[in-house]
Amino acid sequence: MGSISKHTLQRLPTYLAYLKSLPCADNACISAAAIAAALELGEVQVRKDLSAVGSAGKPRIGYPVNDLIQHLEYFLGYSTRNRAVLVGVGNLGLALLSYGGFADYGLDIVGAFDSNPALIGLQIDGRPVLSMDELPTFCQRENVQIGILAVPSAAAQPCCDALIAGGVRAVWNFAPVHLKAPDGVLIQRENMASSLALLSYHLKQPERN
Amino acid sequence: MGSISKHTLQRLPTYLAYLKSLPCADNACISAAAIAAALELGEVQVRKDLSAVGSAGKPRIGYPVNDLIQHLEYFLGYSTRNRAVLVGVGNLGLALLSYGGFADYGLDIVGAFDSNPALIGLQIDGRPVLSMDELPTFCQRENVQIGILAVPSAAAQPCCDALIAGGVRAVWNFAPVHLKAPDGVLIQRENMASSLALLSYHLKQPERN
DNA sequence: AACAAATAAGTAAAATTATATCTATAAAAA
DNA sequence: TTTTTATAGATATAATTTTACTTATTTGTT
Repeated sequence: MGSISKHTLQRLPTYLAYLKSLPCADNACISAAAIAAALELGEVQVRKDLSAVGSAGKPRIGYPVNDLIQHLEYFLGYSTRNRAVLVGVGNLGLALLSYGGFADYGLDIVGAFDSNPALIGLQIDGRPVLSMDELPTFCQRENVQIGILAVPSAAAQPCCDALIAGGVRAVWNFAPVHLKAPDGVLIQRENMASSLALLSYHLKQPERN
Repeated sequence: MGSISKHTLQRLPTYLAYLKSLPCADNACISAAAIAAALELGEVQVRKDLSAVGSAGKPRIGYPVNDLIQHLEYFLGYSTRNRAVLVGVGNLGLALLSYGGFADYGLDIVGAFDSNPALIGLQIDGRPVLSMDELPTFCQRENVQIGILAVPSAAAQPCCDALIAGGVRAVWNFAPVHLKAPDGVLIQRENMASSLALLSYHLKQPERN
C-alpha cells in the first residue's frame, strides 16, 4: 500500500461528503455500485479507492456506512487537529477566517497576519490579527503546521518564506503564483485561475462536455 | 490539435501569470527552459504545452514574451467577456463578489442571488442581490453563461438546476458536493476539501514531499 | 442443504499523461 | 562564409492512472 495515488486522495473527501449526506440509519450499508452511481464515477474505481484506505466491504452487503465514514475521517486526518495561520486579511482572507466549516476538516485557524497597521490588534471570531514581524515566532510558539496564503501575488513568496521560517510544513496558497519551497514542505495551490480557464475554454467550444 | 489535455489547460494560467510578472521590455524573449526553471516544471512539458496553444518559438531565441501573453490570453478567452451570476451571498459569496480580480480573467459578475430576504435588494459593488425566484429569468434576459455556486451543500443541486434552467452553460461549484447536470453543461468544482485532504495527509506522513 | 445471484477483491490490459532522447534549425562567433 | 552552440520540435519511451475482466465469497432462496 504505502503510497496512495493523488487522484484517489482527492476523491476521498467527495466520498465522505456523500456518505455523510445520507440519512443515517445505524448499521446501514451501501454498495460500491450505489456510490459510483451517485457520484457518476466508475464502480471499480470506487472499490479501488476505498480499499486503499483499508476499508473492506462484504459481498452482497456492501460497506457499512458508519464504519466507512470513520475510516475515511481517520485516514484524511479530520480527527487529528491541525493548527493553521492565515496570512492576508483581505476580502478572501476575511471570508476564510469567518467561514467556520474548516473545523470539520480538522483545521483550526489560530491566528491571522497582515501588513496593514489598521487591522493589527483586531480580533476576528476570537483569532487575533498580528503584525507580519511576529509571524515566525508565533508559528513556532503555537506549533502551527499549516499556513494559508491569501495575499497579493507579489507578496506571496516572502510570506511563504516567513511561514517556512516559522516551521510550517504545509502551505495552502490562494495566490495565482508558483511558490518555491524546500523539500518536505508541501505547497498546495488553490488555483482559481485554472478553474476559470477550464470554464472559459468550455464556453468557447461549440458543443462538448 | 482539436482536444487539449486538461492538465495542460490548467497549467496555461500559470504560464500566463508568470509571464505577466516579468519586467516587460518590449520584444523581450524567453526560452522554454527559463519558464520551466521558474515554475519548476519539465522543459519539454513547457514546450509541449505552448505548442498546443499554437505558439512557436525560435531556436536560440525562445518565445517573444508579449506575443506569448497575447496568445495565451486569447486562447484562454480572457479577452472575451463572460457574464456570470453568483448564487449564495454568505461569507464566501461576498468575498467572491467583492474581489475585483476576476475581471482580469474575462469574468463579469452581473448579479447575485440569495434566499435571505434581508439581503435582497442590496447592491454590492454595483451588482444587485435578487431573489432566487428571479434567477432563471434574469439569466436568460442578461445572457448569463456562468453560474457561481457559493451555497450550502444541501442547496447546491436545486440552485444548479435553476441556473441550468436559466440557460447557464457552465457552473463553478464551491460546495463540497457532486452535482448532476445534463451533457453540455460543465460543472467545475472548486474542491477546497480535497485540497485540505492533501495538506492533512502530507502532515501525517513522517517525511515526504 | 444446495444452488443461484450479486458483490467485493485481485489481476491484467488499455489509455492517458509525463519524461527523455534525438534531429533539425537558426543565430552568434570565428 | 563556415562553424559552433543553444534551442525548438518531433519521436519514442516510461510511468501513472483508469478501465475491464476474472475469481472467490457470502447471503438469500428454493
